[in-house]
Amino acid sequence: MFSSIFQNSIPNVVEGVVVVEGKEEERRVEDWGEIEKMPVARPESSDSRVIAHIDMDCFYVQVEQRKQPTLRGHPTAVVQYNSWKGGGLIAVGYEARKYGVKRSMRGDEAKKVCPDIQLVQVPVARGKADLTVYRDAGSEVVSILSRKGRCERASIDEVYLDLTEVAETMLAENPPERLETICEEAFKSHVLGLHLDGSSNQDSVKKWFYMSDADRRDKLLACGALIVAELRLEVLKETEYTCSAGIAHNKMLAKLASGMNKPAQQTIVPLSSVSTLLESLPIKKMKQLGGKLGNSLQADLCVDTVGDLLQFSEDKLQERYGINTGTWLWNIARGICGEEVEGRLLPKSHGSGKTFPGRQALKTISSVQKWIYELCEELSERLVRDLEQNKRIAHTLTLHASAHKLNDSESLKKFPSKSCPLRYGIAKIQEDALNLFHAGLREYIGIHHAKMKQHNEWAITGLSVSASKIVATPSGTHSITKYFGNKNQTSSSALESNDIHTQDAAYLSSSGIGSSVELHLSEPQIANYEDEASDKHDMPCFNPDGDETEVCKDSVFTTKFAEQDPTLFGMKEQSNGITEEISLSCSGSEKGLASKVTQSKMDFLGPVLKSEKQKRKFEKEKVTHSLFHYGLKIVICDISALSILSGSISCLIDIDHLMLAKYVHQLFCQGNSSILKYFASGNSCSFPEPRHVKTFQERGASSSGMSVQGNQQQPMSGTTLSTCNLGQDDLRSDTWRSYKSDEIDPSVLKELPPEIQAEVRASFQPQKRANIVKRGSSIDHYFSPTANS
DNA sequence: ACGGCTGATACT
DNA sequence: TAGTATCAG
Repeated sequence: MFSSIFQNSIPNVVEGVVVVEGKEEERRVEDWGEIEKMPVARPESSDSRVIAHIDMDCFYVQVEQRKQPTLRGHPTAVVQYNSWKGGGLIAVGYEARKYGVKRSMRGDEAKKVCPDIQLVQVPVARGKADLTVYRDAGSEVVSILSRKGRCERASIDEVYLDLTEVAETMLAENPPERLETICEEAFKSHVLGLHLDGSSNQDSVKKWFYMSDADRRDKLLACGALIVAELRLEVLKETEYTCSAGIAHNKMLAKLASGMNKPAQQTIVPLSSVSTLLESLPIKKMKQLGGKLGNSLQADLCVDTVGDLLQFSEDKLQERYGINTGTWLWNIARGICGEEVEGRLLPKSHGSGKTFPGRQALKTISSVQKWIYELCEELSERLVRDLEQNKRIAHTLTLHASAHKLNDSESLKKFPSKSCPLRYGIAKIQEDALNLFHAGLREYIGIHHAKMKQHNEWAITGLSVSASKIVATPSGTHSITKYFGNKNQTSSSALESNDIHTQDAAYLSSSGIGSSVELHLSEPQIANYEDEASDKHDMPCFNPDGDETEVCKDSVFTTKFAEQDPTLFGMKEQSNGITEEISLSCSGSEKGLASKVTQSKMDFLGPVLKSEKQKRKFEKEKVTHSLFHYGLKIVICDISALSILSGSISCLIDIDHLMLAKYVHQLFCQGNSSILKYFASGNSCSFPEPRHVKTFQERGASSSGMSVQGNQQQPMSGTTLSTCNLGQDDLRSDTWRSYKSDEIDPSVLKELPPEIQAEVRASFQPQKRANIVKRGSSIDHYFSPTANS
């Protein structure tokens, strides 16, 4: 048996990993082609990390018990009120578990098993469960746990921590004696594989902690455990919540361990315990193997425990489950998991949904509309909160529905999901979501029987709206501009710093309005994409296929999304505090001008647009969008794109508009909330024709760095993409000289949309503005880079 | 077709 | 890409 190999000498050890030559498995198994989403293997970053997984104990119950302390100590469960059999349990306290109460029992059943049980309802808002209180409670916890190490919010009540560095530091500085209580808590840890030779459990643990001749990796884990114990105590003290934790060398093992001793305990997984732990572990207990993949392993390969997996060679597993999943499985069997702790404290999407099971299924458009509106209201509320609290903006709205066919046709066709650019404001979200539903419905009924439409032979059994592609907007000290200006800057942005790169990429290439072409000029990410060498992404901002999506083919959507309907600038939105669109743009309505610019831009982009296809796509864009239709995105993300164009194609943009754009950008970067809200929309409006066209140089805007070739930054891959870095380079050297507020022609201000106009004007007397982040106390401050000038 | 609701991720 | 699926709790 393989276990004997483990016990003694270890052939090959890589980060908690024992590499063993597996036996070839001869049995034939059917092909594997069903599962779409499969786990993927990642390379290991460090050879002995310290990873913790922290899991709140029956979280919703704890939240309710804190709200209502008389519940403490009593058997308690949280139910989602359904008025059907007492509602469904979604969390069960430990006292109640003793009576055999289980999740996903009905309230009535629970009462039967445990008559004393206290059933607490999930809050209801707009006719549906509202999890806000739990989300907020989760955030409280995250804010504490993120004090140490890199922190990833894995779900509403789970967190991963990468404590490698902290633990190493502690080890190096020889564990300064911590508070007694912490040590005590730490000594309550469970250490897997620890022999209790005679002495009591806690004594053994203590001994293990103090073992001086231990493996360095064990010592690191011990440090990690101390830190986690401390954190858990802090969480308890500050939130009254208890949690359990696992401490191990990777995510998988940490997660496994955190569930082993609950509640309010922690479990350590020393390297030496791994093989024994996994050997007998039922395969379905492993994360990712609880579903179809796990079933297949059992049914097709007779693998019941993780240990059973060891006998299969990597090739064999790859052959059956594909390259990625194959090696992932092979690694898992050996306790290897290279997955990184992400460093993300906020969710990547928000959603609001409801099911309408059985009889409740929605059969009329008006009932569907009603519910979509309710869901959108909640979603919008959460988006606004996210914007205000975290300065993040979501860019995609998606509607999911599930439907039931009443009449005939076994065909259980899926109701298609649809998405579109997200515009802020309740009414807009509602309108767009409803349109998405109609688009989906047409497709749904259209394909099978056109007749169904008349007879309304569908019923909606589930609806949900969600917002995704959420990107952090720049904050005062850490603007995107600065980020581009100095990529090595250690990121200090409040929450999302390490994501900003990729998120910007997504943001910039989001299918908004406005030309995306300019953005390439300053997008360093392009080189990254290039490195990744994904054919499909060789030009992220262009859809290489050049075809419109289904939605866009629909005339309704084309008009709705391709251009802003000025009448939508309505009162409703304003009363909501969310106004739409601004984009500083210079609208080149003159065709001649536009085409001249286009030509120059083509020259400019020549090396960038690699394929003919892309060039055609570019031409197409040129026709559909007026060339100088700059979306707000540019203003937000990269004013330098404008500067480059104007530098190389002088005479296109007058300097006053440029300065104004830059100024607004600065306000944005400062976190001015009114400006932020404008930016929350992909719509656009235009400046009128430039009044007086001047060349850029004329006003001495740039003495250097405007040249097309001046790229001193080494590109990721020194290929045709080097020009892409131009904008960045330009920006880094801060081509913009510093402007004084009085240099901005006040008359240009009038061309801004009224709302933002007021805001910008007001900011000219910043001392009177409470709305602006303190640092930028004067406009001069914005425009004088600390570096030079 | 009652385990509801929410979120992440991989693949195409 | 947008859309589909799977998984988890």
